[in-house]
Amino acid sequence: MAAAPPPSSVEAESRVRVDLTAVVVAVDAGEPYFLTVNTETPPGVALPSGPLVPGHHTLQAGLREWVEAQTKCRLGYIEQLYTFGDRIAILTVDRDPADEHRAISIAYLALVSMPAERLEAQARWTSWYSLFPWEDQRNGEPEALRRLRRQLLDHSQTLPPARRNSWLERLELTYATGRLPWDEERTLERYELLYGAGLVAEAYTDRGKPAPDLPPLIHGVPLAADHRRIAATGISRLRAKIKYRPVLFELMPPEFTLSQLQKTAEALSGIALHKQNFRRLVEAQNLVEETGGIATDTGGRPAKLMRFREDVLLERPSPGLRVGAGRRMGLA
Amino acid sequence: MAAAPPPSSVEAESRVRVDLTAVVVAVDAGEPYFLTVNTETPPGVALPSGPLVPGHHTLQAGLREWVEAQTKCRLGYIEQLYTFGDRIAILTVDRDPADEHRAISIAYLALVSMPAERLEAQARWTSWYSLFPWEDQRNGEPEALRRLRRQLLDHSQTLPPARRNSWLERLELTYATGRLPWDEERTLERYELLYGAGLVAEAYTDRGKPAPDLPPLIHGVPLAADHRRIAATGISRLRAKIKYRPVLFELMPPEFTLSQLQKTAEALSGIALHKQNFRRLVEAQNLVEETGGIATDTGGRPAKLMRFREDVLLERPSPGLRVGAGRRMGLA
DNA sequence: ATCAGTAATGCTCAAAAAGAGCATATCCTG
DNA sequence: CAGGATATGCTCTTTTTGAGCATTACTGAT
Repeated sequence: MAAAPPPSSVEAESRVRVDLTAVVVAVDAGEPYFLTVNTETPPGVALPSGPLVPGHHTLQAGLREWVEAQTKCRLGYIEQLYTFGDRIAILTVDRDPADEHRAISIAYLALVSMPAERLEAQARWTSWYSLFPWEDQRNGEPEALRRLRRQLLDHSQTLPPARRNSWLERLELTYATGRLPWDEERTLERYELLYGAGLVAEAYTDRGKPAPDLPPLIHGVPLAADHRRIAATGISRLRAKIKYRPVLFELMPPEFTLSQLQKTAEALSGIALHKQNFRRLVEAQNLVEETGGIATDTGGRPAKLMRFREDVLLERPSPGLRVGAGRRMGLA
Repeated sequence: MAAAPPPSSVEAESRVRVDLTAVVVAVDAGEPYFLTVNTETPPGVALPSGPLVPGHHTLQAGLREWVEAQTKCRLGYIEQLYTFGDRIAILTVDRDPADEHRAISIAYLALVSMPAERLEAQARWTSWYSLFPWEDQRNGEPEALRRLRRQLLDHSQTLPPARRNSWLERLELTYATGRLPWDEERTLERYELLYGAGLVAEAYTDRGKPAPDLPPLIHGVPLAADHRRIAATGISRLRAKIKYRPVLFELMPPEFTLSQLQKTAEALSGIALHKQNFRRLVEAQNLVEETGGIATDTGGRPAKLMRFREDVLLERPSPGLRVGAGRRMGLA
């Protein structure tokens, strides 16, 4: 490349530490979980992660190794999520402003079928909604959400009038405070609003400040560093993805009933689905076939057991449970 | 973190070089362009890029600096595209297998309004479709696509029967060789199929081999390293994004006619749109308003001049030209 | 001045998809 | 056998999409 060096940085090129971080998701009995590990210093909970080392042939391979080493969980489906190089995209500055050796972390989303093998002692499954109580709308609006809305509105009062309006608009957009409907995919944006308003502990601890008294539900379980942000990114991505790619099946056991499939979809999206329409959708997509067996432990009429159809490629056209993406519009 | 080191890599953590690469897109007169720079060693064309250095406060800031230094083009809208750490996600191994100091590159997509200032001498605007002739379907199927399909089918004959079937299925999915319709968003997958079939020069030059004789149109303009793959990633992302976010406006001048807007949408998506439906869509979204002026140089009836509505947040609900994404399905 | 050419605009219609419910079928429990 | 709890099948209405036909308003050429 023959180009002038960037004006502000005369130093020679530098090398940085690269961390690989995994958002591993599984669903069990209608509840979504993240795979987490317990850390010692400081004591806490974190997503599985580790530095990229030369021994790793690819980034994904490195990720798999770290996760397996730390949790004994073997990953199936993996996709890249985002590369974090500065702490907050919206409000703040650098992840490590003073440090010459900054670190960037490349986050991945992985899906596994729950009944996996036994985990490493230090590994745990942590419920999504213990970290994000306001994101579970399956039984209507959770109490946590109402409280959050109030506090976010309060916060807007502390803003200079110039910024207040755009902030309120963001609030309406993400938290459905106005006429706009709740959009379950905006998990990350909602988290960032909380962070910006100083309503989550990380907003303080990230900078070494002590966190003030915050409602416990909003605190959630504290995750190391910016791992809650990364987890939120994973939720947003996954909620969007199930609408147009059949990734749901990565989370299911080999055989399942349509109700179980629906429960899984609801667990991830955090909202309740219309049963009959859900079935119509699944059948129309032709993604599953009957195994012949039936499940009699349903409590009611027995359900047919289904399996994912072999010949359906994961990258198929509109497979998923296109719960929002439709056909091709405008474009003729 | 208190975890065992990954089994295969005993070495201490290592630091790697991080490159920032920009896919800068602009549209002029209904043609989409990438911003490129001419390189000296070796002589060729590349996307603007440079290493991350400590002086950069954030990754995006670093990217902006490099692009401005190399091209004098100031970036507006930016979003992260993908982080490449191994050359080919599907088929191959590492980007730099032997080198202890591997490099990863973080690619960004940026949108600018074309009539920008004068560019740096070494900077150019390179047409999308000179790099990807088969991606332009605005006037029906380009000749290049037919040839490509033939060659891809030929290639399938060289595969062992075991892999042939899944390969043919991928072919049908991405190149619409069967009943499935052309999906303009699969640009990256199409490129990867070409790469895997050795139909693109990079598949050889990446490994230091001389490229065999390939049809010139498929070769396209050779871009440095894996920049054509990165560019393809940018096209895929942008083609998907315009369907649900109003990013199109980042590419438009302050005032424009609906026809110009449509031409821009068509340029990016590479397919022709139904004019009346396109208007209906834009109006339904309430994204634009009349400026009062009219354009009389249309050749026919003069067109009203429009502008993007100020109060529409970029992250608005379903703004874009949801040319395929619809309402919220299944999920009740 | 009129006619022809070329777009921009306005509307209509039919097909497909999405949202909601009603009605039935089956199995389990008491 | 009645009651409870689901699984399944179908219907009906409202929207959204896909395609065209018809009209309007300028420019240029006869």
